[in-house]
Amino acid sequence: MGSHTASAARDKRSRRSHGGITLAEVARLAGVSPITASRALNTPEQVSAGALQKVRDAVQLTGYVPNLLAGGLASSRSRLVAAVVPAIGGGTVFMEMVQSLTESLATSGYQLMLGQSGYAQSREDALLDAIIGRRPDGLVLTGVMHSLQGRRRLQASGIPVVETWDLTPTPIDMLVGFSHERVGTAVADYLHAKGRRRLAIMSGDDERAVRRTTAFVARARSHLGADATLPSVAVGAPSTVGSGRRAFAKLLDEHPDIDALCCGSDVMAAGAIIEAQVRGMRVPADLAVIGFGDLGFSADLHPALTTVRIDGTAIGRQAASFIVERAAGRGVAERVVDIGFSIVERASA
Amino acid sequence: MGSHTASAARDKRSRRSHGGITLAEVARLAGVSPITASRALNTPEQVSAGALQKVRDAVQLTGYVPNLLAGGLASSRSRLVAAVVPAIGGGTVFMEMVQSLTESLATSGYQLMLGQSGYAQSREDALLDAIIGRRPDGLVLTGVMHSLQGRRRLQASGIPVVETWDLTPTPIDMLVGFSHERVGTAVADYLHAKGRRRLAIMSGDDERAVRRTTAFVARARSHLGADATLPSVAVGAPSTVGSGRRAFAKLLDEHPDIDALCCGSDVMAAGAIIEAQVRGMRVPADLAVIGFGDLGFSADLHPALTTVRIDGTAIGRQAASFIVERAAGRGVAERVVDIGFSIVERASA
DNA sequence: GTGAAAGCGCTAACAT
DNA sequence: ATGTTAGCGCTTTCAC
Repeated sequence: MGSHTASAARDKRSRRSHGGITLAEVARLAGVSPITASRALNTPEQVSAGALQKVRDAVQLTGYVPNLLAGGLASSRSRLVAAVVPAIGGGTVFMEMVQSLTESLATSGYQLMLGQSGYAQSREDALLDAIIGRRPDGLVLTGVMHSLQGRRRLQASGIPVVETWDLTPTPIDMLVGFSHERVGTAVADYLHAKGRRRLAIMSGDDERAVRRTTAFVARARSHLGADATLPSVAVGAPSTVGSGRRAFAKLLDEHPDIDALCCGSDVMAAGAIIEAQVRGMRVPADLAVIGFGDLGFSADLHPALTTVRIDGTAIGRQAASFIVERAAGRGVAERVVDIGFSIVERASA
Repeated sequence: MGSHTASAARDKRSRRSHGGITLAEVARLAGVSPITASRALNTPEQVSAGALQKVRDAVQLTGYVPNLLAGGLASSRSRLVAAVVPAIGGGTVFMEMVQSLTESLATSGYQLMLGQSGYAQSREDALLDAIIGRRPDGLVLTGVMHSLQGRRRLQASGIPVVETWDLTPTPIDMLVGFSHERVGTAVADYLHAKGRRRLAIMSGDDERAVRRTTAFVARARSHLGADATLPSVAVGAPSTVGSGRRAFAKLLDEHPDIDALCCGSDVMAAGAIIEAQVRGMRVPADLAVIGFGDLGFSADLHPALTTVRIDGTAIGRQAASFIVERAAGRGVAERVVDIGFSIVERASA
């Protein structure tokens, strides 16, 4: 009698149906059951050659495109991965990672959904709802999630999470990043080794940039003495060529004698180089400039920009791999990867 | 007896359930029916204050996040909008639009799903499948869809489509863009009005850039005579500072006497300015340079870059508005918007 | 290799 | 204002 009820329901042409082609129709055309059609599309090796061909013909004929909402609901695998970045604008260091992530995921049949957190942590709750609500098969965060509330919600959701661009002893789940402290230290050492002694810093005001700066200052003081002057300017995110120019102008007005400048991003460094040229300073003769990010234009500036390179492509690839492996049910051997960094020596420093 | 079957099925704790909190559980906790809980979340004005409070308490208590896959399947409104861009990398003119689109959509409760087409039209079919399969409530394309196959599939899908960054007499659905021909013409006029007579062009090789270039050349010839020399270089996408430098170097080696350069993007223009400075040319005294896009850095170059400004923010806002209005069932008054462009006069030309 | 039945979690459609 | 019922289109489960 259950089947009686069900078939009766199926008989009266539903008024909720929106006229799209469904798997059931493809199956009917192919002369097989819906489940066989489903298998022909998802696991063709489980289906006989004859059935396979008939289903494929029917798909071709109808232009059928599977409804992934329905598929995701039934299988609880949405084939969607979410990524959260501070901003989508040009000239941010994260874009290389996003590009790589998109490509790696597409290869495995996943689609990327991009969310903007904004540099201020406002609206984070709404963004998390929008993400969790779609039941993505993975979530990639730029930076680590600090709010306890956010961490709890993500953990409760059961979504595989990859935090990136940082290291932390307490990741939510998986992690691929590098040490910002070590970057600051390495840059201070680099400039010192080049004989620079009157260092200045301009940097973003986000938490990771601050940690690089702090480490830079600490190391510089250990080289130059605890009472060394280390002028610094913090620039609100997002950093731009313009904010770099202005910050450097201000720095120079107050401290005209500096001989090296450590910048929080290549974009700001480009601004500083422009401002220096306008003022008739020679880079690197009068002023060494070092950036962060190794963006696409950095090698083509004049002088070519010495900078800290982060392999965003590798971060994206690794994050994608973590998520795909997890989805496949395979355990991920190492859940934390330190991707490292390198100082790319060019003309500017 | 139908209900008998249904309740029997509901009784045996399903082994497919994945332990997440469902609306049914929230409703039970609140002591109301599932549909009332649903209304409390989606259309609170239809629910009594008492019920509303009880549902909200239950949501708070459980940390319930609605499953949007299920909701989308049931309502055929996915609250998802897809956008296709050639590339996600930094320094492309489209990012301003994407940012604006993301924000406008978020305000209306939609989430953006970003797809990369790549500059080559390969894999377009797979991308369309990935998009159509998720039944987005709208699709924003950068540029117009040319392939007949693609147009047909989109039309058959019934998804509201907004083509952008171009005008065409035959849009698939909705359109917000500007005339690339008029841009080319206007730039030729501008340089001519500034007294420049030995013009050169370097430009991307994508279809829209080619149309700008063609119009530029035609107008320049009408000013200078049909036999005027108009050296030009096409650069494969994506254009970068480096490709701009190299293209300009090549151009200059073959035609050292040019006095104005029209660039297909601000990024290439920045490269040309750098190369000019390296060679000791003065911009704009020896060479006028005009770009395209008015990217974030353009006003802060030295000299500040004269360029063609496209209001990407307006494009994104308009596209979002088109889609949201369509989803609300309201007819969109004007389905085609010419957003125009302007030449921003700065120091470089 | 193939299929019938029973959901996945939600909302539209009709009650009341 | 609230509830009942019947799906949305797919896949899992279990049986053959």
